[in-house]
Amino acid sequence: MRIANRFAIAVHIISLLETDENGEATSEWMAGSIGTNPVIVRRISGMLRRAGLLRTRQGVAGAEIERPLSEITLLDVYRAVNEEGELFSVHPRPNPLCEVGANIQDTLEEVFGEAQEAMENRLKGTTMLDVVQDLRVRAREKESAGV
Amino acid sequence: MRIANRFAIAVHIISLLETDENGEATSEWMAGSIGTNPVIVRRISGMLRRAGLLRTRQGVAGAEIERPLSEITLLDVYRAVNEEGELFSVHPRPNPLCEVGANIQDTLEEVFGEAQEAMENRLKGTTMLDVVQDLRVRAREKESAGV
DNA sequence: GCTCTTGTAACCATTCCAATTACAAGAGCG
DNA sequence: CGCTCTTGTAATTGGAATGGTTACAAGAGC
Repeated sequence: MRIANRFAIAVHIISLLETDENGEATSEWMAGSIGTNPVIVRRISGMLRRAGLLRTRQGVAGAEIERPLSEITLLDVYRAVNEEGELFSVHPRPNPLCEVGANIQDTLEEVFGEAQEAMENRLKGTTMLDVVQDLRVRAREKESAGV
Repeated sequence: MRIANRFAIAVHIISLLETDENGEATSEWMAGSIGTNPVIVRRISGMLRRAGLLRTRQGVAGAEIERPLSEITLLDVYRAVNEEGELFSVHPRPNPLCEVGANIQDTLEEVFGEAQEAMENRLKGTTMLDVVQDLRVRAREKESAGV
């Protein structure tokens, strides 16, 4: 089971908006860079807007990023496109008459919660500014490697 | 998107086998404690067997745990029931002619890999022995609370 | 041989997701 | 105003993963 493509696409969208200066980043154009459908871009942009990360206007191409990139962490983006809070799930109906079944949910929720927290803390440690800078470094490396 | 119930069920199965002494842990009985179907138990037991965590014999109830519980981490169990290695997925066809599209996969794979690693390291830090002991502590607490 | 059990295939229903079509509505320009 | 481009969103489709279930072959042991 995997985290949906939406997360990566959302990061891609914000990265594209950052380098867009003239409001030329239409959903169609972004879809071309991402390799998907314009409706997917608009749908995910809507999630980012509802999470307070973007401001969009119907009928107007492009979007404004609501916060400095250094204040948008990957965890913010992750949560914007994953309404489901729990990464792990525990079977819902263990038998309360069995010593294991009666306690397994509490035991697992604790350690599962900590594992999810570890993952989220790592995401929190990277901002969209880091991502955009890394993209530029990689682009420069390719260029100097002679392409 | 969530990690399948299988992971929690697998932990549950091993916990039940640990307290089973007389080979009475049939898949039917375990299914009763878990709140699922005997076939699910056998299917997940098979994954644990193929991962080298259990030894089962067709026709014989119960299973032997192949290693001391202190040497089975939750990461071992997690990997046994999740053949899919990558937690995060990146959209597969970004446009190589776009500076963002050309580099986003590498950028994301790096940070996504680290986030997954953080989660897995937390799972690695808990063994099945910890789980079983925690289950016993919780059972004792409930008992002394007067049930 | 009889019965219990496991291992596994096959099938179904549900859920989640990406892709797509369709269309209402806003923006801006002539 | 009318035309065109764009966004926002609903609806539908197809595919994949998952859990549940039935069915049955085969091993174990009395």
